[in-house]
Amino acid sequence: MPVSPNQLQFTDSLTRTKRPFVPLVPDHVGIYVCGPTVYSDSHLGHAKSYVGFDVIVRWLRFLGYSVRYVQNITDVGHLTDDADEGEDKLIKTARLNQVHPLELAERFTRRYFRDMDALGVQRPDISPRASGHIPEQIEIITALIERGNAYVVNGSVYFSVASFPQYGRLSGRDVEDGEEGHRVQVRSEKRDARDFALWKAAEGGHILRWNSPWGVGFPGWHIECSAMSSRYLGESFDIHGGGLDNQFPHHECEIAQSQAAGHAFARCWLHNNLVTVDGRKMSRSLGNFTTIEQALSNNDAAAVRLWVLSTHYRSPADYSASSLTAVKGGLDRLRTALRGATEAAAQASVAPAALDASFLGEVAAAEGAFAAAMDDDCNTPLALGALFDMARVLNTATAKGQLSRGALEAACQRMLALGGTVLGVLDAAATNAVSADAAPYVDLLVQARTRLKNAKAFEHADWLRTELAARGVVIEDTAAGTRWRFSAE
RNA sequence: GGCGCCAUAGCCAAGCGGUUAGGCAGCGGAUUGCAAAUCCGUUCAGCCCGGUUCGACUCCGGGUGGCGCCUCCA
Repeated sequence: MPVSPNQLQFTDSLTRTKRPFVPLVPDHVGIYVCGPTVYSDSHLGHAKSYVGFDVIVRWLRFLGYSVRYVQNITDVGHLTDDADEGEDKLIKTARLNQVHPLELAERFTRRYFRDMDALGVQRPDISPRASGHIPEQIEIITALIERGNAYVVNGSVYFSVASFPQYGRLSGRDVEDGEEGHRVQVRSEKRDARDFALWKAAEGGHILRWNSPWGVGFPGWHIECSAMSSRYLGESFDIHGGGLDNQFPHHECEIAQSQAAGHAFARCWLHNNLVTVDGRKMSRSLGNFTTIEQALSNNDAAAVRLWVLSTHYRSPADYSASSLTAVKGGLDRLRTALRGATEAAAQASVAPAALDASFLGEVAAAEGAFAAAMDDDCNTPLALGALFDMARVLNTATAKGQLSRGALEAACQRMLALGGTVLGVLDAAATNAVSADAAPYVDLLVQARTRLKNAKAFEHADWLRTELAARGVVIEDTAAGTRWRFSAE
């Protein structure tokens, strides 16, 4: 049962406007997001992109939509430099590692999912591989040739940009006639410098190759997304997402191919902004990246998610160790509030209390603010503000201790729904994963400290507390006794 | 060179033509054996120059600075 489906708005890159989201089929959403080219490890840039779309999908589902989320895996056709002249990225890397290209692809596909799982990114419903959809790609290319939008040269097929006047609309560039005074014209078999490859004839030693009506070869990079999106979502579907750096040429080419082939294609385009380091784009080619594996080796996954969601998906996020540290304090705050209220609920009376109504009213207000923020182009930074408001409401209520169990439990459930189900930064345990192994030993040390404290041996008790703090264990003496927790990592 | 985006307090980051964003950090108070956590209070804003307006951080114009795309990249 949708909460407020009519309020949901997205900023559509194609029209450059924010407008209400209206799905093609009521209560159903088809979304396609450009996935990774699997030739190396994923980094924080991928984390921002896929956590961002993860939360968009989670929000759609939270609103009650039935979502089909398709995200491709690119394992063929992605060339190293010029879109039509370079070497296939996978083949190149595989050659250097002396493995089969698809062996390399399989390895990094698994690592990609491993990293995304660790980040709490819910898997797409369908993860189609480009190499597994060659017939679908050939089908579209054939149609484009028949319609006069593509031509064959020496066993390769190129899309004729001149045949598609709308080319350039998405990326907002005027490509009427070649004003490429600066670009050095590479010797090419293309009729027009703007044309791009749909199919490339395979050279002698090319490992990834398939038969086609035009000879042995392999598909171009862009065509996979046109083929696989229509296969699983239909010729027209609701949302197409991807990184801002794919807006041109990749998405521009997708539109040209699909629409020239007669497909209505994506109704709304969402573009995720980039992660920067010292103001510069984080990328594989610049080498200034932190892999997700590295980031998670010394940071809580929830902290990385919270870091991502602290910036709007359309804004760039500058990465630094200190920016991540600052987020951890906030994560601790959210966890403390949820944990405190959960504990308070367990001890509260079952009978309704006088303050319940106003308390639940404040919770509902925060929840409403959260929903309004998410409905407004998935504004997670603003939504987080509402979640922090809710944390304060819970903290205040917990301190007063004059609420019924039912009211407190309801509030905890709401906070878990928003912070957990939607954002994926909170869970019922409200702590981090490493606690399970160390817990018995920390318990013992905390009990030892309590005995010292009871014996008024404060110097020794404080020493123990300090030493535990240095190891990430925070001790809190409360009226109900001493408790402890791990600070966010 | 072309196209586009952004400039908010010590740091990060939102909304909004007039009403506290929020988080982290700092300061004061309550609380505590001392802390921690929490609550209350509080310091610190809107790159520069014009314009519109009763009123602009918010709209418009012009600067300046930064970034992205125009090869590959989420």
